[in-house]
Amino acid sequence: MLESLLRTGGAFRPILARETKLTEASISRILSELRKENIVEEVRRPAPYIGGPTALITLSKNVAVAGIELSNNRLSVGVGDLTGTLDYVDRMPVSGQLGQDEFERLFRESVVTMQEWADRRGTHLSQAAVAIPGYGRGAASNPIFPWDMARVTRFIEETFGDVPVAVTNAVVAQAAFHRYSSTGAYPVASDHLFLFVGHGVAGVIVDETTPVDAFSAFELGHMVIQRDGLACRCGHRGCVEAYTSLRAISTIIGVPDRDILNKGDSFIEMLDLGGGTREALRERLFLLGLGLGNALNLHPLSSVVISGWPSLMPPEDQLAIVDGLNESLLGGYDANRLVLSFIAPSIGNDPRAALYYAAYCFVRSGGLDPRTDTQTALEEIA
Amino acid sequence: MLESLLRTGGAFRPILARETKLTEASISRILSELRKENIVEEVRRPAPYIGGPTALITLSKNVAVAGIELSNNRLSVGVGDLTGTLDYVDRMPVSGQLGQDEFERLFRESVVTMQEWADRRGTHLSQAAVAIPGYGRGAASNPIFPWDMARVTRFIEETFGDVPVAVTNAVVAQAAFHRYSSTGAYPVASDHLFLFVGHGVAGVIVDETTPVDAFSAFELGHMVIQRDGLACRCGHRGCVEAYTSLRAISTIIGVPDRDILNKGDSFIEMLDLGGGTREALRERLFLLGLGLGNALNLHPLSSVVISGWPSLMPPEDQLAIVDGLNESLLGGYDANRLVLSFIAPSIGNDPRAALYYAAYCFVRSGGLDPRTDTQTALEEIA
DNA sequence: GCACGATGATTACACAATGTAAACATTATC
DNA sequence: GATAATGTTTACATTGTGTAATCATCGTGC
Repeated sequence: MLESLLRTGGAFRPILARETKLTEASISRILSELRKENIVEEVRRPAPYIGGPTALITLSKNVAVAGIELSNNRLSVGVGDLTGTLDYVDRMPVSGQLGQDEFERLFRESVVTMQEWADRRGTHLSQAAVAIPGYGRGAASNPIFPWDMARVTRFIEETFGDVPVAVTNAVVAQAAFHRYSSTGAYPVASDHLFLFVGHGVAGVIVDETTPVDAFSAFELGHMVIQRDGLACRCGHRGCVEAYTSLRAISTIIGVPDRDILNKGDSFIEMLDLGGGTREALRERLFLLGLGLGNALNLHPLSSVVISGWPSLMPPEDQLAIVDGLNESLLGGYDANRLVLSFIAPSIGNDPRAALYYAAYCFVRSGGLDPRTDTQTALEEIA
Repeated sequence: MLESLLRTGGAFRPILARETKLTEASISRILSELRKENIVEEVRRPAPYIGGPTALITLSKNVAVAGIELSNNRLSVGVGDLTGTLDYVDRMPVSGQLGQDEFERLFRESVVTMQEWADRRGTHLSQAAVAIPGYGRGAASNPIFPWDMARVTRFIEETFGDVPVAVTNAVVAQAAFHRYSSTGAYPVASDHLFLFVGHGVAGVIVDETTPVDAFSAFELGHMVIQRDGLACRCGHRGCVEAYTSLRAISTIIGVPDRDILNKGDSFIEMLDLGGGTREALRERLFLLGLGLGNALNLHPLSSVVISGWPSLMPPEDQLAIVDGLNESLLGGYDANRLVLSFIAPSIGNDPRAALYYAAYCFVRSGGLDPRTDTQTALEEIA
């Protein structure tokens, strides 16, 4: 119910009432509760119209949450408040072949450093979130970090001790951040697939009616689209990722994979250097479209938002995705039935997504004391 | 809440209380309501243990629902009660190339005949359900019947007039019937994918926490697994269906597609006739496994139930599916992580699945009068 | 500078759904 | 036929919500 506050980053009461489908009376009661617990604040504002509302409701800056993001390059730790302010950041480089023990050592170290900072400031963490690429349900093996995910989860929870912590897939956090954080400028508002093409190729089905923490990753990267095709790090052949990941295209454009996304606009200029470079990349986009069409056949959606290197490509090249869709999507690509949008990859924003996700989890738990929460979780398991 | 009654086909109160996570007090109150409306009945039974419950709660036989199933071969209409009894059945042969106008004519005729029967018996229909292969969300084109699905839905609703009617995908109805109807003998109890390989290849993710009427079809059939592969009726090439549908294998075993599933046990005997027949079918099962693995990468599940011709194959041949999974499923096939089961295709059971689905929809609406229901539906749309 | 109108915010009250706990009912066994 | 064990119902308290009345706030216009 106060999820919408997090989404909008502050709203007037009538708007809240509409969003939550509650009466203003209920809003009033709930807000007075939340004010007591210092979770929301009211700022006086001149009314936007005659007789209009006077107080803008925002989430409190007194609640501190932590976000930790693991990527191919680094482990980022951040502490901030519910409004998105980042008060503490710590980034440590990590290797792509990070082992589980090494990860645990680094992670514990980072968390301890962060806790010390928090203690010095007298800040109490209300929630933490950890975003890991490829993290998935159950003990399903992670193609990126071949770890025992149950052990990772247990380890993370122990490391945080009393602080409630949520572990999620990096792409889920990223999608939630893009879609629901108040940065605006997100291309679609309805249910859609958010697809990120980076070191892996993963997406999330962003369903407006489902709470963000129920989202689960949509691992498109390891769909086999070419029998006996290129070898993939997962051990199979012909996966989407083997053709379209940063590593796969880095050999085409001759730029180390970790630098590609940083190039931003200069990316396009690089393309025309090599003779068949653009053509080769178009072929890769075609394959991405083919896999995407397959995925959409399984799970029909009318909108897809793509982030990652394909969103840096010139629009005429992005059309190669459409060609791929035309070979797999039932009924072919039809602009009336499917909207394709692109959003620039967010570089150096880590660990904002995890932080946002932590804020979301905190807000969703309703700001109750951790004890109650754990109990609910236990009941769900039982 | 009384969904569980439909699932179990009758239960004692303590069991209901556990299933619905309500107190026995609440159960008591709710049951007294439902008894007033003649939706449930209580039958005296000897207590199963000392001090045990004495009255078995069952759904009333006074509520009549209708189910209509369209398949490649025929249109089946049935009327029955909530306990699964089928009081009226009417089956009409249809052609596989049924046009939309022709369908509407046949459908209207069947419904009128059924209504006349109901009127003669003084039966009032409380709910109807129509199951159509390939029926899907939105106006997504149906690869089996290339109709305007919005128009079909509208037509069906108009034909039934006052009777609330639900239109759904045939495989959804089938999965719900197999899984939740009290026939028992369903191989798994947890979340899983029910996959039916018939004229099409479609599945449903049977999620225990989701209401059956929110299930949506998982169209595996048109995943392209072979670029420039066999032509499929959908217009693309290399779809799973082009390799594994009844039509596809009918050319291998030399039996008309509509007869294959009827063969039952004699199916195996036919296999050894032709020299490479079994080998060819194993190749097809391999491709099914490949596509299935791709689907499970997108949507991880620990259990899959397969129905259709593959479930008639000898177990050693079914292993070809595992070979396919090993080439696409992340981490390969592992019996600890994925349970594959087979269930015999239900032939001649139509329109039991649609009837069950109708019962489900009725029960889910809580037996309220249709007016209230429509309003709720309208609100959900808005 | 002050009354007015429009809207927002709060509060009292009614109502519905549920859990708790106590009272009451049923049945097999001794 | 008393007893023990369990099932069933009822009274009461609690919670969350909507309705509607009341109070508050602000821009406008005289």
